Order: sequence, then structure tokens, then C-alpha cells
Amino acid sequence: MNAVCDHDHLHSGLDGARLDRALSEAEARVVSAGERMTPPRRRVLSLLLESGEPVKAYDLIARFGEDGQAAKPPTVYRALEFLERHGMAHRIASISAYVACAGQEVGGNHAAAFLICDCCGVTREIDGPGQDVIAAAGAAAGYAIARTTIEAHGLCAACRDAA
Amino acid sequence: MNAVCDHDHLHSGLDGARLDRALSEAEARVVSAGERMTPPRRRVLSLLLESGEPVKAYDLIARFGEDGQAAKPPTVYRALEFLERHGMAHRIASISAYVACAGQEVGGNHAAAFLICDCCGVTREIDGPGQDVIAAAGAAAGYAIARTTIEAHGLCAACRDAA
DNA sequence: GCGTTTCTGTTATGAGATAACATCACGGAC
DNA sequence: GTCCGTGATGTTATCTCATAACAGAAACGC
Repeated sequence: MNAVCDHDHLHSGLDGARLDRALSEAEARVVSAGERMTPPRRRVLSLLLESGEPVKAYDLIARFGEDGQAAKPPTVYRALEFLERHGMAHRIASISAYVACAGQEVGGNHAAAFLICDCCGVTREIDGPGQDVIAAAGAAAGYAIARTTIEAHGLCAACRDAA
Repeated sequence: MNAVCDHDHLHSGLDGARLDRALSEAEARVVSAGERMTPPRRRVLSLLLESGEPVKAYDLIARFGEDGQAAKPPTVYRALEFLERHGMAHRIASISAYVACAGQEVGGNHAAAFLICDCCGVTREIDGPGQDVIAAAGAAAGYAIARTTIEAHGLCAACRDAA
């Protein structure tokens, strides 16, 4: 995530008690939906939460084993699919990466829009009016919109100042 | 582009005189921008216009030679990059495909939003308020937005009726 | 316990995209 | 006209991203 600039960046993932708590809450939601939070699913979610930024699938694969052992791709892709299905992770199509959904609105099939800093990678998930506007435009054109991909790239405030 | 349903679909690309005219106009724009419309660029644009739908890069590669000979990947990817730079084609990130920009607003670095039918593949490029809304949301969050990816998936009117 | 369902492990391969470098064509300077 | 610089193309190789297919193991309902 250092494609644009050369200054240093802060990172903002979860760790320690906050990470544990997020994982516990995630597990509770999964269980209450009648599904299981298995070790690979928990591990992938943990890696996403620790990062706090979009992560490439093959980075997850490489970091999967606590001992440095990589996972096999389907292990991670299946976990990602599960997490997406439960609204706990999202794919960022424009950069082929995945990010934890750390917000309050986690869960379900909620739509999401993203602000992505091309410099430091900081990604904000917003649940603003973007989806409504595009869904309305779709309806006006006769489309029944089921799912939207909204990703805005640019520089966050910190990176703009540092540049 | 037949992922969702099994009924037949109409297709809506250009051909004959309309295709020739679109290619001539494209060439004129390129030349007036001080660049060249070379054979591979023209060929890739022609394939995109003929299709009228998003096309996978490797389909372009396979169909590149008039005689059925495939191109080498860089040939097509370079042409796509050129066409994108001139606002004549867009990448649809959510499906890793490319589509000609057939509208009036061709040219420059114009933003675009897409309505994509998951059934027949019909794709509408709209220049509605989606970008403004997301750019405003970005600005409110301190981001300087440079580029947006807005892609809405669903069913077009025809496919909804046919289903 | 026993069968069903779901998840995991594993192998292999398909699909998407780019790096690197040699060669070729165009256009301007003289 | 020819020389030269720039930009485009051809070619090889490789890298990244993602999934198909199938065998085996774990959980759940009864």
C-alpha cells in the first residue's frame, strides 16, 4: 500500500484485548446465524482485523500459519467467501484486496462504499447515500439493482498534508 | 455473460457503417490529442464496439487476429490502457472486463458509473450524480478523491421480464 | 451409533496482468 | 534524404489472482 508516496504511515489495526473482543463478537454473530466460526475463518478474520487495511489474498495466504507456514489458496478464499457472506469482510475489486468490516453495521448483506487512500492504504467504509443514488439511477433505467461496488481512490488528509 | 439465467439475449454492438463511423471519430479524437490510432489500438476498440458489452481481456486476445490468431497479452493490455487513457474504454473491476465508451461523453478522463445486467451482460454507462455524492462524502472525511469505481449489478428490464 | 451435511486439506489448473528487453516505425532537425 | 530520438510493437517469461474437483474429517440431528 505504498504506491504513491514515500513518507511513513501509521497503521491502525486491532490487537490485544480489542482484537479478542472483536473476534468474540464476530463468533457470537456467526453462531446466532446458525453457522460455525471455525479455525481458518477465525484466523483470516483475525488477520484482516489486525491489518486494519485492505489485504491481498496471497498476503493472507502467506501469513496464515502462526508459524510462518502458508495456507493453500482455497483455505483462505473459502474463509473470505464466508466472511463476505456474513458481512464481516468486503472485497475491494479495484485493487483485488479484502478488508475487515470493523464498523457497527457489520453483519448481513449490507452494502458498502469505500474511501481508499492510495498512499497509506487507510480505508474508510462509509454507508452513505452512494448506494441509494446509484440504485435510484438503476431503477430509472429499468434495472433491478442487487449489489453495488463503490470505491473512491485518492489521498487521505494525513497523506495530503505529508506530501 | 450468461451467469444467471437461461433465456436468449439480444446483443447490441455496432457493425457496418456505424462501426466504421465510430472508429473514424475515435481516430479523429486521438489524432487531435496528438497521438496515433495504430492498428492494434484500432483493432481492440473495434472488438469492444462490436461487442457492445463488457469483454474479458483474454477474449479480446483470442479474437484479436482477423484470421483467428490470438494476440499476445501485452498487445491487448497496452491497447486497453491507451483506450482508457483517452476515455474510450473502461475497465469494469467487479467482473474484470472492459467495455467501450460508446456515449457522447467519450474522451478525456471522464468518470463513469455502470449498470450491469448479470444475466445478459447489457451494460449502461451513466454519468449521473453518483460520483458527486461519493466525492462529497470523501471530502467530508478528509479524502481528496481522484478516481471512483461505481458498478451496480442486477437485472435489466428485459431479463427481469424474461425470468 | 449412524447417516447427512458441512467444512477442510490437497492437487492441479485456469484466468488475469505485467516485467523486461529487443526491434521497428514514425516524425522532426539538419 | 538521412540521421536520430521517441514512442509503439513483438516476444518471452513470469507473476498474481482465483477456482475446480475430489477425498477425508468433524459436527449435528435423530
